Amino acid sequence: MKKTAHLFKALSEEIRLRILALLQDGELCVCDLMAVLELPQSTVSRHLTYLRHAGLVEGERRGVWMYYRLLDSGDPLARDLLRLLAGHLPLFEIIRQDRQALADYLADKKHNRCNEGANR
Amino acid sequence: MKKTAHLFKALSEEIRLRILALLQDGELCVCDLMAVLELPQSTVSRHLTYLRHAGLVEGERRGVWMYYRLLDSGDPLARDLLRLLAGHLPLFEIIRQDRQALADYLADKKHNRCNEGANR
DNA sequence: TCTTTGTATCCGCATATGCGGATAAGGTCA
DNA sequence: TGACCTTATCCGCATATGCGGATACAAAGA
Repeated sequence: MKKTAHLFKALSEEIRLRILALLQDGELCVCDLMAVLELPQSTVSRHLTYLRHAGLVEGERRGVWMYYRLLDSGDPLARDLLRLLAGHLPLFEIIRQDRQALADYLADKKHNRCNEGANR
Repeated sequence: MKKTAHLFKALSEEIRLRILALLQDGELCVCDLMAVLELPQSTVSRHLTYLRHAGLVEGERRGVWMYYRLLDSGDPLARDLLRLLAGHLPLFEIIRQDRQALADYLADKKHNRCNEGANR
């Protein structure tokens, strides 16, 4: 029960909802999120840790990078919530803007310092 | 978007989840909830106000009493969340205990000081 | 009007959480 | 190993939220 309350608390911050929305398009590493959300690294990392503890995302280290993705194998409530958010979040203007910013960022190879496909 | 975050914050406290579960069986007044949850009046009232501001419940005054019920006509996300909770909350032991306590309380007419059917 | 009952709000205090710079830790490559 | 990059955690501070007794407000009846 406390776990459930904690799950909702994880969803009760706008930044975390924006992160979840960005991850709906696929996994991202911390520096991708830093670039798109224009937030300091410690802030992004902290929120990702929060989401991970709530069972909403999982992280995988690949080389120097930590890739985060939505965790569909969580408990049933978490899974239902992620499904619900997938339907509702895209209706918000700021979410659409974030997705556009992500698309622009990914399209510009100069920025891809932390994507395995670039400069290395 | 901030409204959405606020909605989740309203669901991020165990007591508020318990209140919502009790209201799934029908409307209740503040003193009913005080009795079942064994919490002081100011605490119950404060949480109900929180839930009302989040658009999850509505209150109606009938005489001296304020009856609260789930608000199904809220925004789509709130409605979906209430539906989700209706399926998940009954799985928790404490919710079942609360519902039993409510049933006991309602069955005992001596306690019905704040129900219109009793002593008046 | 006065009293009683039920509810909402106020108050001071305690705790939880967020922030972002600073620092530590993990990983890669030369 | 040492330099460098990415990420996690620490730190002090600010704000948000919860608590529950005390008080104010609202409604009904004498």
